[in-house]
Amino acid sequence: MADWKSTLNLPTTSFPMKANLQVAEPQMLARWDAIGLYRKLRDRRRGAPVFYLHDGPPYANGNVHLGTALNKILKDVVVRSRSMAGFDAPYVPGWDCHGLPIELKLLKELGPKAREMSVAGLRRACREYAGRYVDIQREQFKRLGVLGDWGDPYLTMDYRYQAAIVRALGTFVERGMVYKGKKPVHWCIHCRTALAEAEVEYEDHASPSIYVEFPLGAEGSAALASRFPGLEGRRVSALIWTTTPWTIPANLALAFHPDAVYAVCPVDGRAVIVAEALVEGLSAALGRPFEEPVARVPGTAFEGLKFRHPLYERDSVGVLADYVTLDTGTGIVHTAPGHGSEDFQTGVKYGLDIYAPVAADGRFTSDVERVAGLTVFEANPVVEAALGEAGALWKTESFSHAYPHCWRCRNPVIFLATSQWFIAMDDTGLRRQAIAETRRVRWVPEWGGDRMRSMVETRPDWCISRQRTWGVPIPALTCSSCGEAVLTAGLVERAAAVFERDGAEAWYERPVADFVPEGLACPSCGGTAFERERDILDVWFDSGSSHEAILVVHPELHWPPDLYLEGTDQYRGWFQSSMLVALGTRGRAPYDQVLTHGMVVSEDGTKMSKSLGNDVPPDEVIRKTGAEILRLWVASVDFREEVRFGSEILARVVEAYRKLRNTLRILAANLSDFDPAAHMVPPQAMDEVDRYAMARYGEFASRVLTAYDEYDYPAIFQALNAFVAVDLSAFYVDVSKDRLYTLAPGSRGRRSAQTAMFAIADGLARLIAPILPVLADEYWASLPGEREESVHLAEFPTRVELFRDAELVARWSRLLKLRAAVNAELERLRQAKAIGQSLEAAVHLRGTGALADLIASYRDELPGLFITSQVDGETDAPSAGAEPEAGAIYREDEHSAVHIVAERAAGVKCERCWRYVPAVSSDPEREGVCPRCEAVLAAAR
RNA sequence: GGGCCUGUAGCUCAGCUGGUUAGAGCACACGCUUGAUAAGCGUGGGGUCACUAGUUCAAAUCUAGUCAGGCCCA
Repeated sequence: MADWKSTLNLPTTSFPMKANLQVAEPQMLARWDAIGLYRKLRDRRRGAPVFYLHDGPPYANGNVHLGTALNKILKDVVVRSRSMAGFDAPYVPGWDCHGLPIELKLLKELGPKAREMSVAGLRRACREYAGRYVDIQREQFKRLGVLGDWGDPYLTMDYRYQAAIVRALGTFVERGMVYKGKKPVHWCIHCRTALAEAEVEYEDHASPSIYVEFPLGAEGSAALASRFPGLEGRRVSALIWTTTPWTIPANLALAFHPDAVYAVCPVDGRAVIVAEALVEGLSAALGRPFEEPVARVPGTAFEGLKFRHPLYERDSVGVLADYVTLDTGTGIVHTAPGHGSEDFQTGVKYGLDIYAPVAADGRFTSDVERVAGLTVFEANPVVEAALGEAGALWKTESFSHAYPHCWRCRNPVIFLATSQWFIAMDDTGLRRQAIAETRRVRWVPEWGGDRMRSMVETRPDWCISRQRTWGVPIPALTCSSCGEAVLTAGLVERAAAVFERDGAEAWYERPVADFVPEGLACPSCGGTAFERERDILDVWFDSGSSHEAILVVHPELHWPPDLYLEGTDQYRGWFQSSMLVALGTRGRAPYDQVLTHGMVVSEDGTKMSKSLGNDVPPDEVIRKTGAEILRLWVASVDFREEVRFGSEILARVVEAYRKLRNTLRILAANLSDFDPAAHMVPPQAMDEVDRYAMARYGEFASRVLTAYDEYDYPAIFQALNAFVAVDLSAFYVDVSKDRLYTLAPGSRGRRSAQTAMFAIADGLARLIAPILPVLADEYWASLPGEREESVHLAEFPTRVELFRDAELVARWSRLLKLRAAVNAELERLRQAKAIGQSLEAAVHLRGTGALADLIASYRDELPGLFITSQVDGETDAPSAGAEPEAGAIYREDEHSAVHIVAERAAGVKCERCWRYVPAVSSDPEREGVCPRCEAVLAAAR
């Protein structure tokens, strides 16, 4: 038998079926580096409209985790797709380098040595550490395929950046928005230092637990009695519960819940206020019988009433607070604004003094009667005794609970109001402006605007100072004679100039005189001797200045950036700090659009964390399946909500990648002898099936381009899967094989198919490039024709909508439905072992109505369409309703139907094209070949 | 505990302003193929649209509550 196979135009390509991404990806990355892809792209797009995504700086500590990978990949897809849409889309990555986590890490690493180091020395160690992690993360981000200006990123610890931060602060100072005030922080009286939340460890601790009575003043009693007659003539008092007796001397208020109802119950001759819901329990706990209430009073009635402090000659005012709970205590919360976080908020709200008569060593100041000179813990029993003497102590016992301890010395810590720097939210309308800006910015998803607004509306003044080392110093001075804090625009600029040249370490190493502008005098006492401020700026101020600071390093970028893209956790973080800083420096938001993505959760939808042991490091995924798979996963999920990740999800993504890759491969393999410059067939000369494929491609490409514009990547993923699997692989490629393989290489029919396949392959390479940059570029290189050296320098296909042809598609979708019905019949034969492949079948169609016309007009195409050897069609009404003796009826609508009968094809099999024909050649040279193949072979001679 | 968000087949997603038997791709099952072959094709099964009430002639789609989960805050 002759070897007819060698006379076919079988597909061939160097594009491998197996991706081997572990090898291919690093190679491709190296190639992009070698050709200077990022710079080339910038050059290529110079002068085009700009689209600037401003990178939010990840923290320079630890390895990249899945959440960071999701964020960076999304940004890369956005930037690449904008670039391919013709924009000049620069991407300058950044890192957040200052801050507590790095400082703590070093303190732990250095151990006792840290205490001997100078501030500047410790800072240099932090700088070195941060630099190391910048390098590590940079490599990890590059490995993900993220294209950007990796050679020149922005770092918040850059000298120029540090100067820009200080200058940004200066704009607030200049406008009088920065003030010094008090705020309680965790404080270790043993180490005499402020502690951050991360430095506090909660351990069980036995505290004294006391119930204390605060009598209502005469004025208040009268006011209350006028509304609640049952109180007439009674001595009314409020009962509170606390586990920190030492804070009683600093009590300034009693907090009630605005929605709670309080009962006033006679107990031992007086009337006591407690939450109604707690009366019974308290009566038992205190061992005192509470009589039936003489009045029921809503919490709101107590607002502004003056109670009397049980120990000192002063009032304690009634206030309202939502955090008051009704499951423990009395429903009335003792409030000392200088010694509690919530107390502070309430104090600020009601304009109370932030009173904290306790020094850094934890001792009461000398002006506090009874406890002066005692430490707070020593004061506990003294306060209890005094309350007992005053007849205000109802009960005391020991109470065990989780209590904050210093991570270093293990001693219990306290809340202590300390001096801090603030940016005022309301004095100069910052809050109002911010709210107005949230209405102008476009938030994706839309509810982001509401979320942002409600946060801005309720947030307190911005506390911008931290008592730490690794950060940008607040360039303020303290008057040596009167202690007044001084912060002026001149001071700020002076420091900025130094930082710019020598870095912020200079603040700690230079003589203070270097920072004092000529002629500066204390505004309070006129003194001219100063000491430097030791506080640093909140690191959120650092990163919040990035839109400004980046311009110092990259003056080519414009302001404002177009887009911010971060996780939803940044509404309170970076989105807000950036907004506030920008309002200070420029009076508007630093972005026009904010896109947010959800957090990565595990496959069952629960939190992913290292401590739970269900986190997956991205490099593990990269090692196993490649970064392209991770990128395709990112594109496949609806990132606006939390996104799930797990082994099954990953397996599905791998499947999609494989299907895509193989389909791309078969297209390329059929184009191995195709030269677009010479072989393209004009549309009017193309086979209709090829024009149909082009029309479907046009629909697909339009959809994808729209989706890129709308950041709707899951739509792209779904459309891509469907187009590749259904339109191309299962239909177009399958039905085109006969023409491609068996016709003469240069025949019109074959070139027609190749023309369509070439356009589709070329378009697919461009369309997938932002998501799968390695696959796209590898594929790009395997396609024929003149092209850019990288698909990433090219643009998306243009005018794809011109390929669309709704009329053609509608007609063919009818043919495809008919094809599905035929396939069902063929399957019956196959299951009955009557046939194997579909070419062994013949199909008889008896149509009626519109279907009969359709069949008649596509008579010649149908065998190819069905991939059967024979199809005959006749117009004849199929017996309406009655079951046919054989085959099946496919009904398009009530007027048109077709009776389908499939059977084993008659005739003989052509050994070359495998179709069954009436007769094959007996010519010894062409034995077993059908007439059509014979002609092809003859022409090839 | 509060603010915001989410809950459609095993997985990832569609289902517009409420309207016929809820769709797609993948996975799965059963065949076919061996001229895309560590590939390809065909057929098929699979969902009480988280749950419960309600509005409506009609709800996956609107309202309320419950449960489960996420982010931020307390």
